Amino acid sequence: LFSYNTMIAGLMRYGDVDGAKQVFHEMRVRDVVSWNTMIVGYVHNSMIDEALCLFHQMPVRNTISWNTILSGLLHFRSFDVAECFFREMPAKDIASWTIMISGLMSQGQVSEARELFEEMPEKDIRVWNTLIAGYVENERIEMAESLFVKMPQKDSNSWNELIDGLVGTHRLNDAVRFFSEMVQRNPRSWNSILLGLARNRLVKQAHAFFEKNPFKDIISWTNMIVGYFELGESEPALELFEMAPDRDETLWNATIFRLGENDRGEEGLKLFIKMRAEGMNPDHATFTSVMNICSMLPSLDFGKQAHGQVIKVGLDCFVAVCNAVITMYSRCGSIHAAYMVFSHMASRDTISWNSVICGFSHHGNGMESLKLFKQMRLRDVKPD
RNA sequence: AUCUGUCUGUAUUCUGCG
Repeated sequence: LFSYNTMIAGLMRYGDVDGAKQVFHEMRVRDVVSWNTMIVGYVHNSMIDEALCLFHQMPVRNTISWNTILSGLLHFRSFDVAECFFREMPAKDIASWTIMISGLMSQGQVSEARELFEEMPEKDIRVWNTLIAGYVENERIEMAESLFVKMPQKDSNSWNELIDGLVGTHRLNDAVRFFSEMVQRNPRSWNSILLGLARNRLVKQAHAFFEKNPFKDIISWTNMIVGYFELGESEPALELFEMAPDRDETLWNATIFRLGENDRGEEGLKLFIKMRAEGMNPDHATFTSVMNICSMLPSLDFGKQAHGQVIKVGLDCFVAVCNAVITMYSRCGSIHAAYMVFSHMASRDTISWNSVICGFSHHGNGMESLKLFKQMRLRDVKPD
């Protein structure tokens, strides 16, 4: 039982939902953990319907089952549905409240979240951290600070969240001050400081921290590289890129994109080719960057070729990728190709509409733009 | 590492400021 459950969890984490399902069905006995593991897996793979289906089928449910569904509803359904569910839960623990508070916070309902927090029968350090993170998310850093002072115990997450908030509001001196006072600095603490400095044009200071950082990881490298690029210092950025002990997709993507931003689009495309040669799998962010470069150069040939690859690897299910493809075609002079992509998209967001509308108007076709704008308002898309 | 809650790096449209 234990090893079956472990297998399911592993497969789900890897994204192999079908494999997990198969193992689950092969099991002769299942416990509540098996069921929960499946539900969690479905939620993590954005399959809320399947999660709900299993939830209703399972013979015994515990608080973890309920909490998992609650969190799934918040992420993939409306807040109101989740709230009903929360009210109807037979038993709630601290995690249930925490999930709701986090949901309210991400909706911007800061005072409602606070009320719920005050109503809680008991609290732990994680719900305090959740509240702090919520204030930070909603740019209420002064509230985060006062909570931080008030909370009965703090862990490194509490410190890190506060530091993130200070960084996010550009209070770098305060961020560094808290960082220095911190006892349990972990990789994330260092990276938050690096991010704060490097992305606010203080790359030199960031570099000093980078050198001192005992936990230099790939995120640290990425922060430094992007920081240099943002100052227009491509050379040190590229040197760091070459020196980095590991390169993951994000680092490749960041470097490719930033080369484009620094008017070195051809080199960006070369790097994209190298990325594939080195066996990395370009992802949706890679292709949005590549398309962006092709739009700027412009290079219809490369763009077309990359579009072919997008389709081949199935990344055209990402709205952002298709949006970038639309812009690529339209800036490369093929407004019709752009429109074809737009009209074949399974789902569109505001940016899709904006991209194709702007495309037509840049081509001097104001009539078509207006027509699309009218259509847009007939759909349930809000113009911005 | 058998199951739930907070947490760091990259990307797509337009506009404005630089």
